[in-house]
Amino acid sequence: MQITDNNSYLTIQGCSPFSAEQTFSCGQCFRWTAQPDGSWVGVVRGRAARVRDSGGALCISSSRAEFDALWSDYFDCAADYAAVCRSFAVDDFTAKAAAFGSGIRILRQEPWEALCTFLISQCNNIPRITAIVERLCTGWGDPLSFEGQQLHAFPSPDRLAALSPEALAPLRAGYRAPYLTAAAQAVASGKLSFSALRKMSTPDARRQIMQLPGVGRKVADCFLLFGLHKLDAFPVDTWMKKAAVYYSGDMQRFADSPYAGIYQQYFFYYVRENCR
DNA sequence: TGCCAGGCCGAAA
DNA sequence: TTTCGGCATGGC
Repeated sequence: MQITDNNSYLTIQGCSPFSAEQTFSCGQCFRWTAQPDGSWVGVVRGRAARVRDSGGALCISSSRAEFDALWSDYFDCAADYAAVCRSFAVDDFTAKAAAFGSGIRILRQEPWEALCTFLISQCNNIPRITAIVERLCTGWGDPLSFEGQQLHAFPSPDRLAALSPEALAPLRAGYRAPYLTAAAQAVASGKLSFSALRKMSTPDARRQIMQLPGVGRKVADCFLLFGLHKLDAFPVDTWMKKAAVYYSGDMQRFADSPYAGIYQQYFFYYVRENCR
């Protein structure tokens, strides 16, 4: 990984190919906003940044110290996604899917944020998920200033645990609001520990997180993959079933891979964009 | 107006 | 074990 610094704008070579558009809009996260100039602005762990891609390299408005402490981990810069992508392309369909989504990196998101966003995601669509998450952050997240605009951090479990589902009515999240409250109370009370889940095997962590109301297999696996970076979690959901319609190969082959989660994201993104 | 959106839950068969 | 209706909300 090679880093060049131009006036606190870092260019990261070596974790390529990186596509901001693919990484932020492939359905794994909901807090990056496309800007008119082609860059993306987002808030992670209470820190904001502007990101763009240039020739397959990741470019980010950050100090070197902040990059080392936060962004390098968040973008999973040490991992070789190009190799994973190559290993996925075993036939015509998977080759197309891999080529189409080759700029995706699986972000190391905050587990709490990932849990909430995928609780909200159930039986929902991406624009509306994004809008609900935005209202959640604007309503209860700590404000922060970035390039003259006011942004908001993701609200803490403690903050949400103190709210009733009725107080969350402005979210317009419908029946999902009580799920958020229950998850917040589980985390705030210490009954649910993300650090403990990290140490567990994927099946054990899945069983544990599915104890929460509103967390079924699909939400659980998205949480494991995007929140805990357990890459072998493989959400068997309607989108995967839809992908299976187009891909007649052996899905189990990919589900059993240590990179199953990355593979499912290639499937998901490709099918969503090309197989309507 | 009806259907669908990266589901989950509980009841019934 | 599988199937099915209900659950809020909003866009098309």
